[in-house]
Amino acid sequence: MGNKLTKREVDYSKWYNELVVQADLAENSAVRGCMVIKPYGFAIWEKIQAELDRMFKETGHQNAYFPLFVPKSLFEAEEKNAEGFAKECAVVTHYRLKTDPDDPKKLIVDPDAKLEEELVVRPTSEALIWNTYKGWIQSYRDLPILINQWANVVRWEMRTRLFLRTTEFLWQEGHTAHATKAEALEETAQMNSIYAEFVENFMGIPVIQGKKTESERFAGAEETYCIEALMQDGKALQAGTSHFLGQNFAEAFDVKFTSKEGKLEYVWATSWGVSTRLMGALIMTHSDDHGLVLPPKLAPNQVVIVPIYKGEEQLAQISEVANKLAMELRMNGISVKYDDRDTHKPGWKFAQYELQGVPVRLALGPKDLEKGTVELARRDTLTKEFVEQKEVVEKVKVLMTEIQENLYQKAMDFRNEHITKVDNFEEFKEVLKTKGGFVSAHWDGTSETENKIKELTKATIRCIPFNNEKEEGSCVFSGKPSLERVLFAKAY
RNA sequence: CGGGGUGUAGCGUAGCCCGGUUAUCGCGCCUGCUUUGGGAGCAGGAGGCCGCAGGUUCGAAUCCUGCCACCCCGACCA
Repeated sequence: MGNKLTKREVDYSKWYNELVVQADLAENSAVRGCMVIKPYGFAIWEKIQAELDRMFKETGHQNAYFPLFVPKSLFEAEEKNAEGFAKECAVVTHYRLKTDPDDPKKLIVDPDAKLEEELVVRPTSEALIWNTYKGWIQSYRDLPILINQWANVVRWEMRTRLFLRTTEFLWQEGHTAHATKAEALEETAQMNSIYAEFVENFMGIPVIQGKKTESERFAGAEETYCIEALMQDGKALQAGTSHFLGQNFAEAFDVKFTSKEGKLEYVWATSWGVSTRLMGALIMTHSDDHGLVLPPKLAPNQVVIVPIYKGEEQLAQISEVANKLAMELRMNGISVKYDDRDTHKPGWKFAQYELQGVPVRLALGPKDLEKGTVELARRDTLTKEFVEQKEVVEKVKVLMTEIQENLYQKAMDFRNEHITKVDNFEEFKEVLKTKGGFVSAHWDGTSETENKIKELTKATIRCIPFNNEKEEGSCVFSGKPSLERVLFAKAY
């Protein structure tokens, strides 16, 4: 049961269960590939949401909500977008069931309840939102519109993968409308760098910012920016995207405004999103053979306290110290769980919280009561030490930062070791096969070459990095001249 | 949709080739006692339409036919 992620996934699959399970929706193949997010997994998603939401609002965005259903006529309005998603749409055709005349225990779709116009379950909301914006925009004074929505979307992929490509997934999608091209481009870049900042600082995952080539671009976009991360198995993962949509949607939905100069103009658009895929990135970046490893900023519980005791009397003594400690930590803004359940033994709890990736574990037993100490264990290094009780709070405060930075640094080192400059195609194939990771190579700028390389190696151009050095060279495949290197990788 | 594989308890499985008592084992679950500084030990217990339907047979988890589902590899993709 369940989809698997990677070669390392034999290991990962053991602890998916902490976060998520493949939805068990019984005998209908149609629901394959949905996931149930368990409370612990959802708590992590909520952390992601809260921080991103804060960043969006700081940059002037507001939340709103738009419908799940997109009438087909709206969906098809922007041709490229419609074409790009057409093959993966769930479609509602009926609105009623009735009792099966042949079997009163069964229900059948009532043929009399066929919808006059089919409804597409949104794979993304540009169409519906731009149809709505049409009514909101008349003048340059109505611009910009800076809206985000937290929602679910459905994409009927042929093959699903837990976290990375589920049929239904949660995400946020920002949809902005601007009076000028420059402003829209600036918004596109801003949101991409907000994603980068969030993923790096909060999730501890280093990313490369860049733009997509034409063939990897979002359907309906003129330019797609992205953040690309590298997983421990050497495959790349697109962790977020930000699109400059030009005037494509404004034209498709006839959204015009009167400018300061009194001219009627089409509105400029952007859209941007990140999804529950980020949780996949989190697992595949930091996890080790003991389970998840969560960066402190993302951990639902930053500290767990485990009492070690014999009998209720001793538990009471330990709890007194533990509760006081927990309170002090909480007053310092650290989230603490005190697990005094007597249904599980300490060893079990140690293993369990390692599986869940709790950054710091404190154990308190009779020895500690005598000596005034606490046993402190770090999840990232799996090291243990005894700390004076009166120094624990300070120590933990420091560790929160230290662990956060350590995880980022480890991932960064790994990532940097796996960017390989390559100048001929033999080496290109060899690196992909044996080492994996990003291959930095010259490319002649054509889709033909890109496609051929994909056919031959399964590697795609992940992005053209923003901070690229200009460097003259010749295409690794065609030998034609090139002005800069691009990043290739096998990707999820 | 093409190629390969698998369906036996909540999970993981043995048995199937070569049909024959009450379907194997481990994890997990429940009860009791002993335990508790790294996933406890002992004793007892609960839990199965052997994927579904049909067939062959005195007898089917096992053989035959059909169907269904899932997994892996490809095409598609955040």
